[in-house]
Amino acid sequence: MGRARDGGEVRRLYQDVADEIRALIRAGQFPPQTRLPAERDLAQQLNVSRPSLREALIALEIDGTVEIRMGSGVYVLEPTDRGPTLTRALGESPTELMQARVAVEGAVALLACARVSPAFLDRLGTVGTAMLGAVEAGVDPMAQDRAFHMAIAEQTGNSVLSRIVASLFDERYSRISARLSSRYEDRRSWMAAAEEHAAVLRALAARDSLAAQAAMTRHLQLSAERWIDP
Amino acid sequence: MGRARDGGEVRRLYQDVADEIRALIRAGQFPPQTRLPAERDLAQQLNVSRPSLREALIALEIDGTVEIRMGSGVYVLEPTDRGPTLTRALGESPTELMQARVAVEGAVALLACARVSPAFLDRLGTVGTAMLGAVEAGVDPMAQDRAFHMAIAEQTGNSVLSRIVASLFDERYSRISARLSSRYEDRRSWMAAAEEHAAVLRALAARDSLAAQAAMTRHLQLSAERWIDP
DNA sequence: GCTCGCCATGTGGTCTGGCCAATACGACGA
DNA sequence: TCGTCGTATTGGCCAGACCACATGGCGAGC
Repeated sequence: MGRARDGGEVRRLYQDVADEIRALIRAGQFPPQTRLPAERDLAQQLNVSRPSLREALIALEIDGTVEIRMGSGVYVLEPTDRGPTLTRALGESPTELMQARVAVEGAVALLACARVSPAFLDRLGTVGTAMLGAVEAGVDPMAQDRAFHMAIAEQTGNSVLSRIVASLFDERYSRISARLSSRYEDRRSWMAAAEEHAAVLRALAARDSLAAQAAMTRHLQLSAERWIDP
Repeated sequence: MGRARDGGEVRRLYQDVADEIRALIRAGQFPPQTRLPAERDLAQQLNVSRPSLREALIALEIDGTVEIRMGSGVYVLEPTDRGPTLTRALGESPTELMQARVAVEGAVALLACARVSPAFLDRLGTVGTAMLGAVEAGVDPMAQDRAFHMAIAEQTGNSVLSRIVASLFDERYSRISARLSSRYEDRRSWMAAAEEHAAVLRALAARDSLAAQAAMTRHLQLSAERWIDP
């Protein structure tokens, strides 16, 4: 079949199809929670073969737009499903990594809250200031970002959790930085991250463990959207 | 064709293939910058069809592991370390290990609950029965215990979390088993563990994510007391 | 001898059509 | 009324084929 591939586009078909489906979802044609047409029907509707449609669905599955349930159907997920109930999503590495961080560091924030001390809050505040300074100076604030997360992990007093948090952080950075390091004007992204850090700090200072967990998961979910999605 | 799907995995084939290729790359079989075999050859080598191999390559392309050049080939990206496999560290006490498991697997149970399927519940039930059988037969039920926790971790669809759960479990067992495996009155302990597993299963079957999390954390806390404290 | 353009070959891109396995749901019987 | 079983529907996977694009070698032309 093939679709109207005008001029010199080199994009692959599955990318076009994935974009098309995203557009349909955004346009409200397939609201969240609903099931979209069967693969065979949807492929016909979009004028592509089922394999190409499947490749597009896998891409959508990886970025969390859609959930595929074997034998049941393909379901639209909430774009930014929020709440203490962590979002479900599957897929491969970057998304999985960030989802794992959401799960682990949420619990870590909960534990750390029980051991908050003035010195600890002080340290977090210092790290936050340093991070803002780095952003202002146009320097990569990754080191301060890492220090923030590690400080909280270490405050749990559990070296196993510290190790996991460190490992997940480093893994993410090593995988994503190569792709995105060229676009260094992400100043706004870093500012947003710093503000979310501040929210975590406020919750910890208030000794509100649930709020701390929520703030941390929110921060990491937003981070995932910033770094992975667009 | 199909591949040797051992214990009854429910993950999709493309995910397994993608992991396999990642492993080959990590193992140095396909160094960065090099081209990996043609799709047709690689599919044959991995014992899958070309469409499935293509789905895996798309996943790898999305997460930045690989670059696909039309008409040329598939190339390995990213010379830097891929996935520092959170291996052990020293100075970690068994108590810390179990606390980390409480935090991580509690969150994992929460996530898994959103993806409960009849087949999954069935599998968990089978594992539970096998565990009871092993206890009755006087055999070490560790394998069934591990299978139970891994099944839940894998149900999240997140291979990063699966990896963490697996490594924490193995680490615990390797440290503790030597000391305690001799004592044979552990039968009561294992029976208690099996009952706690059943409680987790019930919560999952009821799709009650908070109850599942609570049951899992309770199980691991009681496990810690059984194996470490007394 | 050097350069340029053509084309054979290999590679990914896509399609058709099929069968299998898991799920969902309604009809049926206890 | 409730559980059980069959069947329609759905996704999962495969085999083979053809097309479009990149590449590199080879020969014609300079």
